[in-house]
Amino acid sequence: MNAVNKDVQLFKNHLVQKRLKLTRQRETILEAFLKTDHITAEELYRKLSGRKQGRRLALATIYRTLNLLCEIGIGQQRHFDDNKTIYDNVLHKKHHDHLICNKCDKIIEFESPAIERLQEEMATRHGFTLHHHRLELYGHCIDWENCRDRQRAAPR
Amino acid sequence: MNAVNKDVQLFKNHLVQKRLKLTRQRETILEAFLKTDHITAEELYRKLSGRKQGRRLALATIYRTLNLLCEIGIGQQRHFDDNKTIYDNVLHKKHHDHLICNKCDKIIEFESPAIERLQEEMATRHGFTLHHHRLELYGHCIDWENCRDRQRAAPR
DNA sequence: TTTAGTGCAAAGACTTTGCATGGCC
DNA sequence: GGCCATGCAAAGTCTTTGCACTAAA
Repeated sequence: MNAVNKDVQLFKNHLVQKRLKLTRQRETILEAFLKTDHITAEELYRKLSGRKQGRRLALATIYRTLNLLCEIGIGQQRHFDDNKTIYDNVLHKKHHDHLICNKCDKIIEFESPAIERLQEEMATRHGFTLHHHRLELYGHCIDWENCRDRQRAAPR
Repeated sequence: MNAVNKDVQLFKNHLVQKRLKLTRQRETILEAFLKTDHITAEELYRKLSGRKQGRRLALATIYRTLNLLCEIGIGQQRHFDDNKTIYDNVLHKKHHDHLICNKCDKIIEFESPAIERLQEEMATRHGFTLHHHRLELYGHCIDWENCRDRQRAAPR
């Protein structure tokens, strides 16, 4: 909770700096976003539309806010095997890669300095200076049969 | 050329097996596809629409044929940072990963058994059985300033 | 002749944009 | 009060699909 409040503060500071406004919608979206590791606009929309409190939130606003978060650096777009854009919460997180279960849609984040080192080496060998990379491992997890709902799993 | 003819033969065999027909359009598309490492439906469409010989080719046909090639295993879909689907020619190629230049859009293919080994290790550690993976390294290449056109580079 | 493929246009999925209205500062 | 953000709907992309017509086998 404390960490989240700090993040909210960070967001507010960014807004002030850029002369943007802190609206009820932005607060709602930010708060929900900070609770996940990664989410799609659609998922966030469904999650926030079902709530009793407060009025409706337009999908367009979700997209706009999510894109704002990306500009600010709190979020980051990703595209896994399908064409949907996944917004990744990268605040206070080190770079990480993903393990994706094809059976239950669970997504696990991991990091491997050893792999990163080899990547740098590979880039250098081809005369490249690296900015970023994406590594996604697809397979199935050992207990996917227990994930009956086949929903994207909750954050670890 | 010889290699390409062999690939065309492979394609024809697949069609016969599946009781599909070899049409002028499919031949045209296959031929063009085999000449590249990776291409989008749109790019292929532009390339084949400009040709004098033969009649027009519908974009839908390109998509259908490209998807057919993927079913057969000659092609493979990928999504890089944007939302466009890139069709990768994987015929007779080992698995490979990509180095992508953000400046000139050049794409270099590489492979690294060392990285793959570490990936397997990572998956095992998280209780996953791996099916496939995607690794993309983004950066800029040493000579991007000479790539004035900023086109996707020709195959190596 | 039969069955599959093509072209075209329409529909679909996902995302962005224009505009009038509403709400922060 | 001024200006930005929102909601809504329309427009935009990229891709797939339905259908009548064409062409392989």
